[in-house]
Amino acid sequence: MKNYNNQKKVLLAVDCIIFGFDKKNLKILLIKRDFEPEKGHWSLMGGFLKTDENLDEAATRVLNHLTGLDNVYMEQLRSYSALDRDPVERTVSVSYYALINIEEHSTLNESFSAKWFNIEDKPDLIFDHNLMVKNAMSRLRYRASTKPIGFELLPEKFTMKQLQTLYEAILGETLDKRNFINKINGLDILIKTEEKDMGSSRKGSYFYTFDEEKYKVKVSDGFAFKL
Amino acid sequence: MKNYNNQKKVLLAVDCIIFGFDKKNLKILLIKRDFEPEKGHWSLMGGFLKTDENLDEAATRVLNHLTGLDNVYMEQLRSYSALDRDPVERTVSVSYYALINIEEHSTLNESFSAKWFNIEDKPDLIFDHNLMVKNAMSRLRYRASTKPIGFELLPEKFTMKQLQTLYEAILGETLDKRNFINKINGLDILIKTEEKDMGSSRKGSYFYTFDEEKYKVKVSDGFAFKL
DNA sequence: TTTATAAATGTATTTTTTACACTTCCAAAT
DNA sequence: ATTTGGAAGTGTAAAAAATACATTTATAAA
Repeated sequence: MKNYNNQKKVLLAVDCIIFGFDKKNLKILLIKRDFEPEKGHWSLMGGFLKTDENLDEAATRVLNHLTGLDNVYMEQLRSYSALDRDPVERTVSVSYYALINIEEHSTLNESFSAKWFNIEDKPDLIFDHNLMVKNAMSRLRYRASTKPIGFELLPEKFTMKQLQTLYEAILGETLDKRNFINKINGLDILIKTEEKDMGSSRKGSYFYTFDEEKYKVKVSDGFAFKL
Repeated sequence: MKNYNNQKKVLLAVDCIIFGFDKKNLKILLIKRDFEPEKGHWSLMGGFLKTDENLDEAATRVLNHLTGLDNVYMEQLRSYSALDRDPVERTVSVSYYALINIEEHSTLNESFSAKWFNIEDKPDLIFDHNLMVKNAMSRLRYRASTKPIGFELLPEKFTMKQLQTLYEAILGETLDKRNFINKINGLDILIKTEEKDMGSSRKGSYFYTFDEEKYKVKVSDGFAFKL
């Protein structure tokens, strides 16, 4: 048998839930659809799978096309396959979420009319994209409490306050400052720099960086990140 | 626009990781492939997505075709899309896992030469099916400790010992009997029947059933299953 | 009636999580 | 030079959860 004859093929797309953090709020990057149907409505950035790429590559390409970024943390979520999910044509879509450091992308590709929204102020999205975002949030919450992915959303140097604010935004709950810092310090995977952020207070607060090497060594010794 | 022209379609398949439990071991149901390539090798049960069904329906159909079972617990896992994953033709596959009560399926569809394997004795599988099984195991472990899905693998009535053995098989670790029973009883979602299983000892051990109604009420009151 | 075997049961200890308040530092204002 | 305001930084006691652990009980078979 040279191929699977008589089997029907289907359009396969990827849709990206792009998360960012502006030191205050968890954000999501959306684009304004400029063609019918649903023209003018907000949507996730997406694209079709090409024959010479796998899904990870398609998601990476689509993300790069909008943001210009490479080497972004992405993770596949799941497939959406309701028969009528896309009114134009039967399309199965695989969702991915991306975590990007907002400061890093200089300019968004203008042609998509993209805009960052606070996750709480997200507009209603087309098709099943609202569901995709909801599911992505729940995966992000889980992942953030078992893997040190939060740092993907922060600049290289960050303060404890920023880190706590980020986790509060992801988990959707307020955390006790002392308990949070004690827990983080207990993990022993951050480096305290000499530098201070003088923007937030007279006293200033120390910048930290994530010690990825140390983390990897600890993991290989059986350490499991847990927040 | 009536459809997305110029976009290439792709074959989309589902593959099922079918778990069972025979009161002793966690098992997986595999089929023997009877056509080239890889003829004679073991494989997951799978099938192609049809144009008039979504992925859940495809997975349900495929499972039913092999086992004759309906109303089986299934959960979508993830997509596999490596360009050369299927040597016959480019195919993207979405994996699902199913939890079935082994006693329930009277007869397997003979035409697939299906066989139950202890999960530890699983043979090498075709394509990327080994990876699919590995990922399914890890999802099963997570799910089993946060949702009461273990009962899907057990008969209506089961003993505490059987339940513990099941969880040990899923989690891959031995558990302390008293702590296990205390924890389960603490959840307060089982009904202790009057009946005893006399097969395992002179004394006999009580049968329990899962109180799904009570569980649902508790969940709606904010209760979260956690083992 | 003795014996063998799995079933059933509770508590003390350790670990983890939570709750909670005062002092320090420094720029800006006086 | 001194005061002031505001966020940064820090530790401990109490509560809750997880763990370790050993004896008695019920029954069929010998």
